[in-house]
Amino acid sequence: MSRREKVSMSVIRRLPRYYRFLIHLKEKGVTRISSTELSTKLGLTASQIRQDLNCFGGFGQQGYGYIVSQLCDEIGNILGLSGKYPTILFGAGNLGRAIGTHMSFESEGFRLIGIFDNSPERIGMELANLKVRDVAGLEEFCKKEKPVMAIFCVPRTAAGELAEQLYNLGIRNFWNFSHYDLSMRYPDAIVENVHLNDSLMTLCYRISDQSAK
Amino acid sequence: MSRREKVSMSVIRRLPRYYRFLIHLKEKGVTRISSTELSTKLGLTASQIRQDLNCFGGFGQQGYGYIVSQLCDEIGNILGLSGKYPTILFGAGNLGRAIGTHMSFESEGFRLIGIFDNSPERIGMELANLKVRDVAGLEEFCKKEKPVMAIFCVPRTAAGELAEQLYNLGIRNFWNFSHYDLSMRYPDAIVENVHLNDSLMTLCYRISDQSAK
DNA sequence: TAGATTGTTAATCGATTAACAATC
DNA sequence: TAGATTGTTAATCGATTAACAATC
Repeated sequence: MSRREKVSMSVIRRLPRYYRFLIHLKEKGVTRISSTELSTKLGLTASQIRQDLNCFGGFGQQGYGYIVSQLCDEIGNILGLSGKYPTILFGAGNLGRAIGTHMSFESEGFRLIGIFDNSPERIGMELANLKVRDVAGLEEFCKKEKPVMAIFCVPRTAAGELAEQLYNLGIRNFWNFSHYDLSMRYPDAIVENVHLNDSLMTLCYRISDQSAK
Repeated sequence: MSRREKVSMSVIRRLPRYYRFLIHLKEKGVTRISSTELSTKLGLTASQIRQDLNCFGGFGQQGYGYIVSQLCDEIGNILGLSGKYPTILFGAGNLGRAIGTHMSFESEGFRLIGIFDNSPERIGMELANLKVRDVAGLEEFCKKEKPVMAIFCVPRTAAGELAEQLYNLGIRNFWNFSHYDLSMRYPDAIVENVHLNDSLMTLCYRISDQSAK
């Protein structure tokens, strides 16, 4: 993958969608696709798709289109899905358990190597082929295993202290389900927020707004 | 709340963030705040905050700023959080259980009235003060209880058939955790997608991109 | 009144769409 | 070659930021 200008988040957020759809096409045995076909299937413009892809290189052939399997691999590489970044998860409550088990970490560029909680009834629990550990042993664990990404499935109140500890241990990448504002506090960290409550409120707005018509 | 022009999604997606922060301020006993203060706390520009709020009305006072509790209430109303829309959840797997229990539906404009699954070992399970029902009884349930929103915590493969059934039963609002593309199939539906895998891939890209420097 | 801060208009910036020359 | 479709430049559209008059 060649050196590139900074690509905008709007583009980056569309890449997984392209990737998923191309996997789907590959499974169906489709070998070739044009930007126009892609655009109607995904509800975008052909122009946008070509612009997006050309942020990373010219993957198509004029007059022919794109080779599905090739484009799929290219996007997989761009996304860095072969990274297998060692990752630790915090919080073995309902959400933590869902994230720990539900996600197939092996296929998304991450590898779950540890789960932590601070509640006695959760420590020792089996989850996603791992034993839930006591947060007390975090520092030792990190020095040994060198995780690079942390998932926050803890309440907001617990997140602040935890974040500081992890930041001091050198972790800079976070998948954050808590409402603690990591990126405000640590501007050099890479933070991907999933705020389920916000998502739900947004939906609530749209429903209310619709029915007000 | 007065009649308004169509507000862009960019604005709408910031509203929950404002709302959460104002709740926080209210709890701390702060009574008054200016757009400038808000902007530094939230990492936005003061201009943007004023523009956003003025999509819905002039909630401030020149020379003074905004009254925290009043603005908080206004945004709560705009979001429609008092709606209490009756909602049904599909899928009592890990994610479904997390969503069903973890979210405090009562406070976000929705009210969970039913949980459905099709697997015998889940049907009858207790979850979020509800018994998991057999999908077979869905039609009857809907005709009686008139849910308006459906949450999809089912695999992609199950989503298509389910969506069609629900659409035919008149449901037009979806909180979709599956990778089935609801909005492509039903353009008049209001769909809020939460694609956890996409979120994770986006994070993967950013980490790879960062370390490539 | 003087100072502060909003509401709102104008300027800028960035993202999307359109157009078309290059080329397979 | 003729037809198709890309890669890329130019035009448009929308969102963010800046500026400032209104006014508390």
